[in-house]
Amino acid sequence: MLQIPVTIDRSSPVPLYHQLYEQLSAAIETGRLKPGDAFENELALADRLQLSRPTVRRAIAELVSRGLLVRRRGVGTTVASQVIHRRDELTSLFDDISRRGQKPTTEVLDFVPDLENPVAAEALGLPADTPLLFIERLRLAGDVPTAVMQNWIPPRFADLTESEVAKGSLYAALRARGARPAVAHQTIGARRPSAKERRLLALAAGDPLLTMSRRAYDGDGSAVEFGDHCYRYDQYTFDVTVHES
Amino acid sequence: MLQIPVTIDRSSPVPLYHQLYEQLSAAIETGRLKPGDAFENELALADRLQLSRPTVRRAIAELVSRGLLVRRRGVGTTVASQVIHRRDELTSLFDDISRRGQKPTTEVLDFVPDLENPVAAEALGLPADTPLLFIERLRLAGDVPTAVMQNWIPPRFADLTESEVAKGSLYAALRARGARPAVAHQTIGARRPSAKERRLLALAAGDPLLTMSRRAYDGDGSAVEFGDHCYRYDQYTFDVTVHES
DNA sequence: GAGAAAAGAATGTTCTAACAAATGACATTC
DNA sequence: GAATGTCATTTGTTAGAACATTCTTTTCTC
Repeated sequence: MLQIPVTIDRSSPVPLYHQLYEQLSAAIETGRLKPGDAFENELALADRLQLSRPTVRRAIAELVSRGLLVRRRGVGTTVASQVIHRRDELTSLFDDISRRGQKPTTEVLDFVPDLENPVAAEALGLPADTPLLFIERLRLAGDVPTAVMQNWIPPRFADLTESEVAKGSLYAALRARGARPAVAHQTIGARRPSAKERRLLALAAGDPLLTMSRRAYDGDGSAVEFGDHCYRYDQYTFDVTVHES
Repeated sequence: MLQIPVTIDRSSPVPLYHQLYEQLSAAIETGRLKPGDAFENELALADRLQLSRPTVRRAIAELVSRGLLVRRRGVGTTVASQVIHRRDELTSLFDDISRRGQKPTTEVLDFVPDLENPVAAEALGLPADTPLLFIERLRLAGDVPTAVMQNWIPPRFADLTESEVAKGSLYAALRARGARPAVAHQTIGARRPSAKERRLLALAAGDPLLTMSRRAYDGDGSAVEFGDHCYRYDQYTFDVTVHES
């Protein structure tokens, strides 16, 4: 039974259970604790760190809900298999390309303030005649065209500039304006490309298109963005991790 | 301030916090409580139902984590915007078709016990030479061919029968054998169909294919299934809800 | 020796009890 | 009238305790 060293700072404004969670989480993700290892039990941990059982329990519960630990009543707690770890995140194509070590470039094809689009407005939970900021961009990874992205942005971000959008991630710009995207509903599908899309993405005849439409919202439910994206099928796939329970 | 009627059965084996969660959850999802409505506060709820505050708190915490409620310190708890609700679930195509009100039919194209497939075995975390059960099926929604599904199943489910697989959901059969799929990693993409796929799915020339490969695992990390599925692009899309935080 | 019963260990549920921190409303002061 | 301060309300954090449930291990009995 490996005892992970943990230091608790009671004068910190960070809740004790969160301090504990972070240090245990790090111990697992750095491999200090390996999948299958038995985990120190609640009582022992509470006693060793001079914390109450509910506090320790809460930290462990967080680790379990994140998929890092598995609890079995009567048996004990063990570090979950590697394949369980990992979780969905709200990422953008910009981040995805960067992470692959390629250099993302953006070409702004269209930038229209105050465009009405009933479908997009409704998806964002706004009145159908709300004027939205419309952006259409072509994304390249290095020299390879990867995606055509159309986005509709609600009025509260209307001060976005074209150069800002050309420079980097749309989400970075929205976050800089106080948006805190918390939930996104994505619909992923495939279809035949239009002539324009075929040209922009340099598709051969018969090549399919991978599509994703996304509605993103803040924690309080206010709309952040509606997007309609098309990807080259040989340049992009979606990884989704689904949890039961 | 609307008081939701709740009945708590203390003799039930169902935990009190879960009884409470279910009834409150139902009140929100049936629209009895509407988005933006103020929610009865913890103390009042605890007092009214003769429950302790931690118990009430746990039920509310569950509702918050499911996105049905929003809590703000010093202010109170309110019912979250509609768009936040819903969460990822581990579903199968069989369930999806049923839910749309269509009748799913299955045609077993291939059923091979003890087939070696290093790629599938490795994805399942098994030795490359592990003999796997291979199943290939054509799924129809009513009369319309919808998907071609290839699945590789680990040896512990080797007693699956062809008729069982033909009858219903593969997941139902696996669950009946004690599998409790908890996590699945899915990769969604698009590609051009092969000649065989074009024929099976009655695709026109140039029609694209929506693809999904999935690795599913039990709560303890043991492999449940590796699948490689192809869908008619006009019959199916993937809905994914992504959460930040 | 095999099976049943008991003991032990671990997590699961529930309660009572304080105190802390954030917020909004109201009152006070300048 | 505007800024400031106070207070009640509400959620957030932490503690300590008791008992229930489940699974493993050991012991006892036949």
